[in-house]
Amino acid sequence: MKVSIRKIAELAGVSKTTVSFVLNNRGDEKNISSATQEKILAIVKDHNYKPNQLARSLSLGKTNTIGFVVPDISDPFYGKIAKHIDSCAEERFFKVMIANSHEDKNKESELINNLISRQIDGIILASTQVFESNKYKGVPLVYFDRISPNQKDSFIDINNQYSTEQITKLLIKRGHSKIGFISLTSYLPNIQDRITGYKNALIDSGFVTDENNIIDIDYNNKKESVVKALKTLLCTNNCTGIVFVNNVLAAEGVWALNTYFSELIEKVEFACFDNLDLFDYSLPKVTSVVQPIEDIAKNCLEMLCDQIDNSIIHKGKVLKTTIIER
Amino acid sequence: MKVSIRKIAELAGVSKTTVSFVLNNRGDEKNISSATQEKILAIVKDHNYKPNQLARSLSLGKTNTIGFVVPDISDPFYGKIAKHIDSCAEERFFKVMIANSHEDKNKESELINNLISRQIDGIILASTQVFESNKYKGVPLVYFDRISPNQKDSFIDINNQYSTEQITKLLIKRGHSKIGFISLTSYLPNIQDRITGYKNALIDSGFVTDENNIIDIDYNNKKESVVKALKTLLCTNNCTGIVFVNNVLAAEGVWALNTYFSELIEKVEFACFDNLDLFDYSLPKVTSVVQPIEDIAKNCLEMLCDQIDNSIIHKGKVLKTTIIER
DNA sequence: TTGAAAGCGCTAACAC
DNA sequence: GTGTTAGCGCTTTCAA
Repeated sequence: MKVSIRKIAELAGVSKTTVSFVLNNRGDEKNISSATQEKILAIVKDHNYKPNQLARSLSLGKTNTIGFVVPDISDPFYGKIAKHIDSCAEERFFKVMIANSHEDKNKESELINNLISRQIDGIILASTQVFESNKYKGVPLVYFDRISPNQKDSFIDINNQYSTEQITKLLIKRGHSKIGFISLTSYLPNIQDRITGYKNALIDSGFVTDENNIIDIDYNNKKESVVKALKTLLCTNNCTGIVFVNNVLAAEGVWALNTYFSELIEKVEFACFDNLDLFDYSLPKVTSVVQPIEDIAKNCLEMLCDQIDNSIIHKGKVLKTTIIER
Repeated sequence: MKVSIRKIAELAGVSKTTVSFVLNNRGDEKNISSATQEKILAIVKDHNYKPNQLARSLSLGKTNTIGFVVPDISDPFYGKIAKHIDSCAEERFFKVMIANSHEDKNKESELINNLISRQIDGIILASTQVFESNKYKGVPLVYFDRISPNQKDSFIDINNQYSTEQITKLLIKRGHSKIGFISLTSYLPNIQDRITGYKNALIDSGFVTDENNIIDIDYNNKKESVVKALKTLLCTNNCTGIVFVNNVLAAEGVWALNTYFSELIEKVEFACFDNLDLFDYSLPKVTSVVQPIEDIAKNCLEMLCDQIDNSIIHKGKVLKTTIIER
């Protein structure tokens, strides 16, 4: 039923070769008469013929497709990165295949192997398994967001530690001397770096760090867990500034403060990693770190293309965040 | 460099056929000795051999891949649908290729043609061009979210009109007699249906509809535009209830009210289409319509698979929303 | 200017 | 039980 290049060739009374040349814009280069070219193109259009990319890729050994593997595509952060990767890829005539690991290490391997067996040209990966070295030797690969502490392969990172240090210092500058940190039970290096940044800010400013002021949240039970943490930090430990390890927890914090500790709203200030529009019109004030999403996407793709096209393997690059002070 | 099935066959001292059968779990069926099977599998593992899916698909005429085309993958709504589609697809051994049309009609066609030329087995589409009939005859296709009013192909929809009618009536029940509608300049049928729902609610309750109470927002200038609309509706037209055509505009409304009309917060109530977590802890109260995201995803995939596997083309299905009253 | 033919890696009907 | 071979649809070298 479906038309193939052979059929087009037959109809045009030429060989497959000729059709192939014309279709790949090499007609002139190959000195194919414009009459023949036009005839072929007309027939192609007439039959709405679309070359089979599978066959083409098989023959060329190139799919012009890259894989984009993330823990959760419904997370707006990854969604936005995906969107920009897609835009950048388009300019370079690449298609993007997005794969969702659902934060599952085994699923991630499976997905990557699948992408590889589909002959994708490269991979951009936010990995769930940051402590394993690259198991996929031979495939161009760029890591982002979840970077192993001693990453040996290409990556695009941001300075988690420094940024968190900055927002903590902003709270200090505003007069807060007791500052708590609401964190996650997580092995992820970016989370660990944020904790370090918080601590460094305190130490740098001549305060002592107190482990009682750092509370891990049970992510499966965020809401209650944040309320409890705030109660400890604000009521028992007398903190007036709170740094949250991410925006989701900070949003919970805003809710908890309004719901259970509204008498403290004027006294307390928040800071957190990653912004949310909601912070524009919420009390208490939430100062936040903004990741350069577009830049991250752009750099990932550039680095990957350098590997694919020129076999140049850059080491890694750390991008700058910005801070919205509120 | 890369190992192929031929190489495996050579190493095992058998033919490609035998290897192929073993790899596709048809070894027993084909009565291949377990000794041979084990030997082959060992070599495969040893060389970390992964069959080239391109060649496989070319040969089989099936890619086990479906395309998922949306206007904006960074929109959490589409992100969540994508995630669930992906989960459902996995159970059926399908991979999903996500494509972003960036709300561009031409780009959308291009993407779909590309997917087709990559021989994907079917497409799930939220289209930017709802008024054109299916141009992609022959390819299994299911529409969602953006449905043409006289859609002839498979689709999964929700009842935009009825849901909006319900939330409007909730505001009426709470004692609001003057209710405004903040909408979008959009040709999209789902938007038009929401407007109709709002009007029906008023008429049903014995009120007259007043076109002055329906204001279109300039989406490129949301913030200011919403402030202006609220000013007209609340201050000039004396509305106390406002229905927003979607959650993004409602969020802007919450911000605007808090920022410019805070004296009205106690008197005014909002309702909108699509929920946001923020509405849990914002004032004024925002009653919202929740789309059954998981169900939408599940139904899209089931319908598509029925087309792919059994050539059964269901017409369309309208799913039920729920309402969060606040 | 154009075409024949080999090859990309895999499947499967058919033969032995 | 296993192998031969044609074929999936395209690219590209080499020959004419």
